[in-house]
Amino acid sequence: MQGTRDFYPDKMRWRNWLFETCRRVSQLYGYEEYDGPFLEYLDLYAAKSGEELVNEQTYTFESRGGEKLAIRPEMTPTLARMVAAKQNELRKPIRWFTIPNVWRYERPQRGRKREFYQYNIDLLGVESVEAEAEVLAVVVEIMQALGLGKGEFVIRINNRYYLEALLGELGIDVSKKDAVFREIDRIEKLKPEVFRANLSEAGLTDEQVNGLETSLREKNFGEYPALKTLWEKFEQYGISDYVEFDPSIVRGLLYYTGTVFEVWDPSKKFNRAIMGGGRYDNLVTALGGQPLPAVGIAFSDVTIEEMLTQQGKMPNLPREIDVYVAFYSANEKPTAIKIASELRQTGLKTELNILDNSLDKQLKAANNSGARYAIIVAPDELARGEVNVKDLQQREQKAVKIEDLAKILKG
RNA sequence: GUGCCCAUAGCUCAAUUGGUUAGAGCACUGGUCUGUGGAACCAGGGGUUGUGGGUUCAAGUCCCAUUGGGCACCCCA
Repeated sequence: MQGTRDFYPDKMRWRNWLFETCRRVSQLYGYEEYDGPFLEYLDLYAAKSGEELVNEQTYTFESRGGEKLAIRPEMTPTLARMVAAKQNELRKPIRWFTIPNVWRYERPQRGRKREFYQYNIDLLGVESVEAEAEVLAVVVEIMQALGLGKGEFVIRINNRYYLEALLGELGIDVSKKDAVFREIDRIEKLKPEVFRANLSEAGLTDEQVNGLETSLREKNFGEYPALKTLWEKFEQYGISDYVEFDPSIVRGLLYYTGTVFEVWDPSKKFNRAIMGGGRYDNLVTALGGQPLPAVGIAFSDVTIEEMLTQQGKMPNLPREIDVYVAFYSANEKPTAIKIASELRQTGLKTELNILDNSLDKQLKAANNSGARYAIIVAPDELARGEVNVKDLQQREQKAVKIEDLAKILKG
């Protein structure tokens, strides 16, 4: 089906590697994994996600009972719903992460599918921007663990309140905010004259357009308190090299308040955000909870794969097992089965030859299995209570007592 | 949802521009090697050219539809 993928074992190894890396780093910071249902009531998204996301990109249908349901297009509303439902009994601050599959009805292209896996990390219950700093520190560490270092990704950060203040200083009326934000969000894609023309059309004076353009190009937040504090925290967390202030970052989701951020490939070979996130202090309230400030960020397996591919950083992850058990003839097979069972009991990943083919073929199969060692059960050695152990990398072989086998294989 | 580009063996690509039976490298299988794997040599399997129609004496090649992939919008991870 369009925009979906089959994960054959070769690809599944990569996905597992990615997920395990995300889990490991998240847990290092005390974050706990959660999950929710694949389906939600459509109403959950209707209020607060982006209009286009809900109306045009969400898979919706009616259940047999006539309820309007949606396949989750994102995870944050589910998270907010879950938190609101048990708000009083949850230990705070809430540090959670998840890696759900989500669906969006869009035209697929590079870095964009219809079904994808989305790592989400969220920190709820912290009002100060220290929350932003910690969440981004986790993100930086995940990127590093995936093989991306300094200069290979950049987190671009803005604050919507800062942007609103800027509009205020320029005397731009609040009623024009949405239209102006929209143009600001696209400034990098637009030619300067188009940007200016669009703003004029939105009702800005030439003076306001010039002032806005100058401020956006300056990339300097001055003394704006929330951003100043945030940068101090970046320093303390040691991630200053990975962040940059960019007043043109706005983002489309309606629920963001204050800080917003996106992760980009600095080489721009991949010309879309790899990750996106920000602060959403009102979402839990909107879903019936008590006020609870929150920060979160998400990325998908699809965009990360594209990023790693562009940077030549896709890892080589060959199939790996410990032992391949081969045998000389059908007479030795029962013994081979027994030996394989014993090896598995000791925790060694053991693949047993299950066909009745020649030793020649078996060793070839052993080589292709990814096994470090091959065990060869053969009559002469068996008579002495031994089997041959072949190191498939060193190409060396020696006979060892069967009872010593596991110990020797475990090094 | 709009516009455009692409589709040949498992993979990467050929096919004298509409003309015999669609080829090559790599990969795969078997053999040279009857108690031992990555080399070399030899041989072999594998395709209704994404799918379905149409034009033509003749279609991988031209036309239409459809499916999938990509690019630009839109949006976004």
